[in-house]
Order: sequence, then structure tokens, then C-alpha cells
Amino acid sequence: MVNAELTRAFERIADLLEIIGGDRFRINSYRRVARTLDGLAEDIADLAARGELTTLQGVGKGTAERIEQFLKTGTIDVLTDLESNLPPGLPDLLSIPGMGPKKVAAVHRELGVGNLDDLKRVIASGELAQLAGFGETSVKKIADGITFLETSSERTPLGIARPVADRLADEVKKIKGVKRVALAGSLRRGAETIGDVDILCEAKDGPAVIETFTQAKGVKRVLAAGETKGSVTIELPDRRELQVDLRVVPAESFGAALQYFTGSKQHNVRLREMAVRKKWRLNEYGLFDGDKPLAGANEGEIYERLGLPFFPPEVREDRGEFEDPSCVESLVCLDDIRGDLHAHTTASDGIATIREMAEAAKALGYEYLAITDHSKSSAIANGLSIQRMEQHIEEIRAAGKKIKGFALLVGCEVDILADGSLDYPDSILKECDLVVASVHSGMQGGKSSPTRRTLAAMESPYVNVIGHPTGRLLGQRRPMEIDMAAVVKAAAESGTALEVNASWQRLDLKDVHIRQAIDAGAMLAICTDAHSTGGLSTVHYGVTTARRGRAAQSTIVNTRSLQDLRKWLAAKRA
DNA sequence: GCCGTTTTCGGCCCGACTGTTTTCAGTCG
Repeated sequence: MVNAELTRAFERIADLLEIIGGDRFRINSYRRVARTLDGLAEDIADLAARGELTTLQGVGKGTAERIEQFLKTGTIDVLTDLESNLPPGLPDLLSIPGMGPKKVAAVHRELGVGNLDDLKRVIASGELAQLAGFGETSVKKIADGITFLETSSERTPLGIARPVADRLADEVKKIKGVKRVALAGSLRRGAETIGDVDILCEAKDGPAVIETFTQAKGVKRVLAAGETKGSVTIELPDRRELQVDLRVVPAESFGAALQYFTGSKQHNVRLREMAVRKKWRLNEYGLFDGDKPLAGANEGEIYERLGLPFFPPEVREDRGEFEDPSCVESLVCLDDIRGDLHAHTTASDGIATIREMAEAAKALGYEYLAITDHSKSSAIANGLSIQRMEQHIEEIRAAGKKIKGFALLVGCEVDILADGSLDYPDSILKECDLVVASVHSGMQGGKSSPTRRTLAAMESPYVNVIGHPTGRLLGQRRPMEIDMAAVVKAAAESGTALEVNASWQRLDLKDVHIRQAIDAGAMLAICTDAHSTGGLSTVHYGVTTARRGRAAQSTIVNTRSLQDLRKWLAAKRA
């Protein structure tokens, strides 16, 4: 899909314009377009073909023309012109902490720096420290920034950042004078990856709290330590560093600060624009009419005074929540989940028995659990031969009878083979209560292949759920090139649910695809793909991701009662 | 470059921290 390339092109235009000192509002509008494209699930070429480009947020006549030009020629004149005047490696320098557009422009203009290697050279030679506006301290900061960039590389997955954040929040809670602590930022919004951790606390003596915080266990470096804000890095197990910011606020501003630091930035911009229209002012201290505070202590009051519903953190992305505020009314929540439809046991590659998994699911308050071990072709995962599967089915049924007040569903995770056929014959599949079908091999094929295979699998009357539809592993494996528009349409038409795989390494489908599926009328299943009893309780990552896609409870099949779930399963076979 | 429940022109979100700028610009979130 060309969306990603186009996103990068617009970001690059904005970067280059910033370096040459272009109009900041024009720069902002390019960034806004990049962001819109980044969050767009549909292929931009399809929108262009329908002449609907200007229906997108922030896309006007000029941008529409540039998109059209890119689709036609693969280039944008504005970008080509900018690039012809500046070294290609220059925009990369913007990602170095401490290097903004003005400093990048200065090193290029004064020292002829055109890329990262040039910059390292002028740091080493001492030339940079001689430059006006660059003292010893700022050069040190830039050098540290380069080190940080080279050691931190990517954003941190939610599942890695969350435990670190929880531990630090606990430490802050213990600092003398701290009344309340809350996590904010992308972590609170449940984003799949985290740039840095934002922690907020209520206390009177800011400097003392910040001072103690910078000495917390695991702190590698202190980046800033002011009156109300401290910033440090924490070393992760893989030696990479994660930035953690702490802000100290008074009680009367706690809600406003929580709202402000939860973001997203774009969501907050929309809120402040609404405040301005009412002749008010919104900042991290509160909502004000002149000097008169209207709200601040409580986060909900801010939304209320602005005439909005309370937006849960997960939807605060400016991806449609303002246009459809009623989406918050029926948003799926953790308590809605009545069972898990994708779980493994020792029969294939899990580490717990059928019985142990069932007991664990029951302990979570579930009504049902589907046991879905791997099929024969997944040899690495100890997939079950037909004969073993027949025996396994008997074992699941027998185990189910021994557990009272709980339903154990017979299932399997059947491989979708290269030609789109399934790895078990119908004679096996029809013995199952529920079938998850997944692609596990040949993921690097062209665009048509995984799409064709997935569509073929959905045609089977026995396939109820498509497992981890894009096959991505965060930071490890790119998603398959799949035509999501075709998949969600076929899912809706065939009565097949698409999985929201809750494993934090997967989160597949992801938020924007979840929204796309719902818009197409498809059903979803939030499943853990658990390989252990503990794995079952990671379902919250899936629920969070579904909420980010603004999924209503009614769109998730495993929020249904056992009876209603069975009806849904039966409907496809009929 | 976009956009309109005061506007088709004139706006476009807000504040903390840092360093070297002796009064504030640059960067960041």
C-alpha cells in the first residue's frame, strides 16, 4: 500500500521546510496530512480514484493535487525542489534529542554538515562547540542524544514498557509528600508501542520529589530536573534505554494535567481549539475563563464543560471520536468478555494441560474456553496429526464433563496452507465446536497470496475465526501484505470473525484495522492465543486495542453468552 | 496549506526546561 510511502513523503516535506525556516502553519498542515495518512486503513489510491481525497482531515485542494501527483509519478514537486537544495541526510539529524530545525540549519550552514557522520566529526574536532549558540554543555547534550538514539532505536512495545512504568509509579508513590500517582501518555492510551513513559503525581514540594525521583532504582541518566518536571532514562533488560518523565502538580490541577499529559497531542489540540471558540483557555493547569478556573481538579469536568462525553484514554487520537462522540457509550470493556476462543495446551506447544487451562479460564469468571491446538503442518509447534487430533477431541470432551458451570469448547487452530486449503479435512473440522484458521507459513509472498488464502479459508462453513490476520510480530516481523478491505468485506459477508489477538507481541488486528472491520460490518473476537494459564489474563491488551478501534461490545463475539455464541457458530454452518 | 455555529481572510494550542541569549530563543512534549 502506498499510504506509508506518502506519509513519509509529507513528513519529509515538513522536516525540510522546518530546516529552511518555512511558515510554521504550513509545516503543521503537512504534518497533519502525514498523520491522517498514517492512521488511514483504506488504500489512499482507492480514495483518490473515487475523488474523495478532500474528505480527509486536513486535506485541501493543494494536498489532494500533491497526492494525485505522487500516485501518478511517485514524486511530489514540492519535495523534489526541497531535496535538490539540501543534503539527503540532513532531516535525519532532527531525530537527535537536542537537535531542532534551527540547530540543524546552523550546522549545515556554518559547518557544511550534511549527515550524522559529519555531525560526529565536528563534535570530535571541537568545531561544533565554537559555533554561536553551541556551548560545551549543548554539544555534550547532542553527543548524548546521538548515543541515546543509537541505543534506543525503536519505540518500546506496550508489554515491555507497562511493567517498567508500574514499578516506577510504585517508587514515586513512596516518595515523601506524594499524594497520588497516575500513568499518562501513550501508555495510558494503550498504544501498541510507547515512545516514553509519562508519570504524573500530586505533591506540594515539586523540587524535592523530582530530586528523589532522579535517584530511583534503575535510572541510567538524568536528562532534566526542574521545579515540576524531571526526565530520566531507564535501562531495559536488552540494554536499550527508555525515557521516563515525571511531572509534579498540585491537587487543583491534577485532572487537567492528567488530561493534558495523556494526549494524544492531536486530541488535545482539538480540545484547546474548542476552548478557544468559547473564549476560554485550556492548559495543563485547568480550563479558564480569563482568570476564573472552570475545571481542573477532575479530568471528567474538562470534557463536561466543553460539552463532550468523557472520552476514555484509548479513543483520544483524533481519529473520529470528535465526529462520533456517541462511540463511547457502548465501548467494549474487560468485564464484557465471557470467554476465550483461542488457547493452546500441552497437546501442541502450550505448557498447561486442558484441565489447567479450563480451571484458569473459569477463575477469570469466564463462561467458556475453546481449546485450539495447532494442526499437523505446524510441525515446529508440535501440531496434531489427524489421529492425535481425533484423540484430543475426545480428551477435551471428557475434561469438559468434569468441570461444572463452565463450557469447554472443542476447537483447533488450523493452518491455512499455501494454496488456501485447510490443514484438516472437513471430517475433523465438523467435529469441532469452533475453528480458528491462521496463516503460519509462506508469509512473505506477494500481495495476492495471503489475501487469496485468507478469503479461501473464510469460505469454509467450519471456519469461525481468522487468527492474527496480518501475522505481524511487533518489532520483529512485518505484517503480511494483505488486502484488508477485501478481507473485512469477506468476513462480514461470510459470518467469520476476525481475531484481535491480545498478545502484546501481536496486537493483530491493530486499532485502525479494527475500525475498518467494524465499518465493513465484520465481527471480531478478542482472544489471547494463550500458551499458558497466565497467558489468558493478557486479554486486557486485546480489549484496550479494540477500544482504540472504538469497538462496541456488540461487535465482539466472545462477549456473548454461551447460548448466543453457539447460535452464531451454528449460523455459519447452516 | 487548511478552514469557517462570529470569518472565504486572517487566523491557526500552550507551557516547562535549558543554556548562554544579559532578556530569550530553541527544543520538547
